[in-house]
Amino acid sequence: MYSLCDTIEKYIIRMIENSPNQMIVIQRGKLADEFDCAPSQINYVLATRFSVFRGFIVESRRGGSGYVRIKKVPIDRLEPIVSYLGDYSRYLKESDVQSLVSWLEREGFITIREGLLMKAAMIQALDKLEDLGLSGGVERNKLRSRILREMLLQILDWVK
Amino acid sequence: MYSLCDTIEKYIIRMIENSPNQMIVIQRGKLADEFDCAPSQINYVLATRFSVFRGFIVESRRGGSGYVRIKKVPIDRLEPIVSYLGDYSRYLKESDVQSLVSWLEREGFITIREGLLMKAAMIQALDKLEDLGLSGGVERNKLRSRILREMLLQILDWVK
DNA sequence: AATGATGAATGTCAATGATAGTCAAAAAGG
DNA sequence: CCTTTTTGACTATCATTGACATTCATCATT
Repeated sequence: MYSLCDTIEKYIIRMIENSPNQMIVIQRGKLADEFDCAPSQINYVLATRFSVFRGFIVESRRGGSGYVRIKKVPIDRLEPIVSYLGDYSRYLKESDVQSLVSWLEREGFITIREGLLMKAAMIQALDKLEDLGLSGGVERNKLRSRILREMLLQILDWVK
Repeated sequence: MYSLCDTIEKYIIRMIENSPNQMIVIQRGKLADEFDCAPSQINYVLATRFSVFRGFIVESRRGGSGYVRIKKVPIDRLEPIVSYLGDYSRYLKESDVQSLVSWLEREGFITIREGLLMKAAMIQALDKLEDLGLSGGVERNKLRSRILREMLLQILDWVK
């Protein structure tokens, strides 16, 4: 029932959990061979499951002795995300919100209830906005970004 | 005589009751095949019989290895507030938000932190929206109302 | 040394297939 | 009639692959 994508995700997560520093270094080609799939499949998994919105940082190097390093973002890295959102041109898709909120929950930044509230404001509430003059998806996604930023600021203030 | 709709509803409900966690995962296409009906029939059953108002949460994923997850959740008797706020023509000022959130806190429906999150989404985040094409105060207040409505829906879900 | 060729990795993107969602119209009940 | 059900055409999303581009280390040549 699981897709290849899901399987690779679980595999990587387990590796990270078993690592001493919540960080692993892999080779894209090798991993693709293990799962007998296209190398770009690995990129897809990384892009969709290990984005910064899900609490991971991915660095890589091409060429000979190339590698991919996947690091779980430590708990004190909330500020970079806030400053990232500080750029008013940023925008977030629904899936970004889902990912980030899940991460915040996992990391203990917010409770399940708070996560539900956040998703209510950023997903359900922005479902049908055509009649308010906010037809474009881009504007909606920007609005989402601003709501998130303000909410994150509240969480940051609380932690301090 | 039972309609197909009813039959599928009973089938799903029985599956949920027999599940350990009041939660099942199905594939829309497979289920439609079992009952030899159009796949969208499943959506109809879910929409009419398994809405949040009936105490169910439905999540899904499209694409390869897609699924539909149906979860039964406890529901509450405070629903009148939802219909009161469900009026889309209603709009709320900042001060309305302030007093309502304070009331929710006093009544123990939400925590201080949750109140901060709500105000962040409905006050701070809606401060400067001119560049998104939402200059009018009326539109802003309507947007505020929708965000509040969705957040209240969440609160109602967890108030037992 | 500096240069350049070569091979070995990773990145990007668009096409394809597999799901699920939406919506309006037809069909069926009451 | 009016409401509910049922269907199908169309849309949206997710997964997977492969062709092609890009980057980097190394080594031979000068």
